[in-house]
Amino acid sequence: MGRKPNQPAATPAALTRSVTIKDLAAELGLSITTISRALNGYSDVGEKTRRRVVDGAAKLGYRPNRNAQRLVTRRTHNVAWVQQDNDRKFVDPHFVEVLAGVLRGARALNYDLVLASEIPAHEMSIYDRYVNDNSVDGFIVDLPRENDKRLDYLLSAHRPFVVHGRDGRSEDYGWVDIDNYGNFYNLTRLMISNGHKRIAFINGDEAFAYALWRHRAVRDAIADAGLAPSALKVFNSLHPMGDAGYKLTHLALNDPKVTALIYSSSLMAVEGHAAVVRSGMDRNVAVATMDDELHYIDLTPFTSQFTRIRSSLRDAGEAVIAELVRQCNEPGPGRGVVIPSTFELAQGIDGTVLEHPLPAKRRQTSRRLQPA
Amino acid sequence: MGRKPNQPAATPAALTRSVTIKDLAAELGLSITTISRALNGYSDVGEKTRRRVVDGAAKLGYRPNRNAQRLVTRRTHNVAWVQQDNDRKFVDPHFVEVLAGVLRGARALNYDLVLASEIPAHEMSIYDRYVNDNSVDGFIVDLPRENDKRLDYLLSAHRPFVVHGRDGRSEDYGWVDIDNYGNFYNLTRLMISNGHKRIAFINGDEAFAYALWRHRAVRDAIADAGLAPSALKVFNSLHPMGDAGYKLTHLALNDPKVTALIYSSSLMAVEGHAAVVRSGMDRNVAVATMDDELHYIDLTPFTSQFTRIRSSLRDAGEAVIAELVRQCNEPGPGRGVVIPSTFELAQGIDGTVLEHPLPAKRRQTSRRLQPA
DNA sequence: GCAATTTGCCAAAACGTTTTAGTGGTCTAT
DNA sequence: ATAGACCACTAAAACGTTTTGGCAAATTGC
Repeated sequence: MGRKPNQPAATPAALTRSVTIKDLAAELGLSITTISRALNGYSDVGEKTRRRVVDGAAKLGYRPNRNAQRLVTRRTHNVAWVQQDNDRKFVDPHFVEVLAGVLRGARALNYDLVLASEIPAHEMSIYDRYVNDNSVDGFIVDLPRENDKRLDYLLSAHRPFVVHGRDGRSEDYGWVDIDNYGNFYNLTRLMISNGHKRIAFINGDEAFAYALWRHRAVRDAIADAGLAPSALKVFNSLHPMGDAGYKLTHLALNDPKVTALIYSSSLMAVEGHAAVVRSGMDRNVAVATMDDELHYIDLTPFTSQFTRIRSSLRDAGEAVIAELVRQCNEPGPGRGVVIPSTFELAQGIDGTVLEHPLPAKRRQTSRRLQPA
Repeated sequence: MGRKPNQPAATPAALTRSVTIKDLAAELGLSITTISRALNGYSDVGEKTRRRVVDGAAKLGYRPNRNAQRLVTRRTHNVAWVQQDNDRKFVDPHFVEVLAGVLRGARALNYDLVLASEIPAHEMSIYDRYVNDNSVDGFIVDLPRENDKRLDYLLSAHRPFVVHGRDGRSEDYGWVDIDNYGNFYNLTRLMISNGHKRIAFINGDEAFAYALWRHRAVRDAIADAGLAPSALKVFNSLHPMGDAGYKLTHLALNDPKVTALIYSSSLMAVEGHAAVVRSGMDRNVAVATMDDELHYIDLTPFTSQFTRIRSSLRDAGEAVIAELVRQCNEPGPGRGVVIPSTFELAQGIDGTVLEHPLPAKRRQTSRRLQPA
């Protein structure tokens, strides 16, 4: 009868055994097959029998054991999201916003989210574990870099996944993203057509693809307008919070020719506002920013002063889980989803000077975003 | 052979069948029993056989199917954490901080976190689901109210759970908390003994137990020092962020007799600092605050100006998951864990005037926290 | 009225593990 | 020598579902 294991291990939890499909079958005088099929909506169960089963299940409090279901169906209805465990990562309000959207969507779709963290050095091993131990059906990947090894791995493992954001590859895969390039290109063009000749762009960490594409967009818009490269000053904040917004704005305004500020995040824009104010009333600086609709910060005091590219990160989170679940249910490659964004103009800004209408709602493929 | 179900349902995912224990047994010419026991560290497997099994498993890439394991062992190695899905909740940096700790601890203990959200109206139904469908072993509960219905339910369901914070009940249950009452009592006493005669307490939402106990502590310290109840002005912020810190501080300073400010959160203390500064140099106000070691905000510019009760929310998160896993493995009631906190004094503050030494590290039961 | 079809139900296999209850063989002590 | 203990291994049952492949009765078509 087997000696004890060396490690402490598996003390069975003292759970009151719950009611099984067998109990319900016995209670109703039906086979477990019929119970199962009645509950799963098969058409070969009579209507009154189905009602009896449903009522009986409610009465006895029968709930299918999900682990038995998962074992036989090979589908867990779980998806994994792995965060890097470095001190800074978790404090990012953008992450929390996407998370809220993912959870809301997962609830509606009857999926559960397995959230995990791993230190960068072991990051891939946790993907390896989830891929091989059958505990999740798919993956959410956040903040991709330009050629992200997580995507390499998941593509080669043939597992469903959706990236929030995009990396540069041209293969088909699941992603949800705003049109970073198009939006920042148009925004910059707008600034230029409003007469600005020197623009400071306060961007995020360009190790991440989103920041890289935004930089390219701003740069291209400047070039396409016939301005010299020196018309653009780029500043990067490696951390989404802290005093970078203030400091970089202060730095940017050291150049007296700078008349327009573009921010990659409303957090930095708001912090930077203090620096703009403090720089004195002699400066009339135009401010534009990405507005991710962070619940974290109240942007209403600034809405008339900031021109904004507006897009909801919660919506993005919901779209991420929706596409992931779609992939789990339909064979075939992942799809890209562009989250619409709107332009909200600061008072006194005229958006009509653009040659083309502003891209209020616009869909386009990842291919169209490649710079020429 | 069964008609199709009415709902779309279960398209089987096209997964490459993974290697099972049977495959490994066949490869090595051993029984599956031996494989299982070798891998699980039982002592009735010969040493060279065990090595053969371990090597073979590595070579074939064998990973036990977790759902099969969960089915037979009745333990999932999953714990659930349900957040309320109201717009404000997710943006709270305190939550994210605890989350980071929980995830770090879970990783070390080989558990996974299932994170879910639910709108308040349906909040209990999701607990009901997790309790009855065998998808988790236990629960994390955050931000308890005074008589929290979630605890009622989980106690009656006899499921392991750990609360971050405490509610008022006297039964044994798992919780992790700082000594809110003791810390705020001592802090207030310190302020009083440093000569302050009118104190403003800028607290959180007293619908939550932590804020309630802090209020009681401050109030009791005032009374025990022989001051009139009017010596205390309490302000409550219902939201952890936004401009409440500034506004309430401004309000508090309307009373010219107020010379000391106590904050329940460093977020509000930092925001409030602007109001203190703006109120003019004529006011010499002492500031004390809870310091949860939020990575979200950099408190170093203020460390010499704020007296702080310092305690790490990440440590608390790690303790939560540790206690929860302990409960899953050992039968018996949950335990309470007090997270130590330290006092860090602002420059010029003398802590020695207290009758008793400051409670740098101190353990006490929930009973001792009841007010007399 | 009879064959063909449809309807409504079911027994058994399967999913991939762990656990139970052994079984032979090799030591050790007498 | 021999009984008992121990060692190293295993066949079969169990966990709770879904799915497969039927089958008998009821309905339909002619």
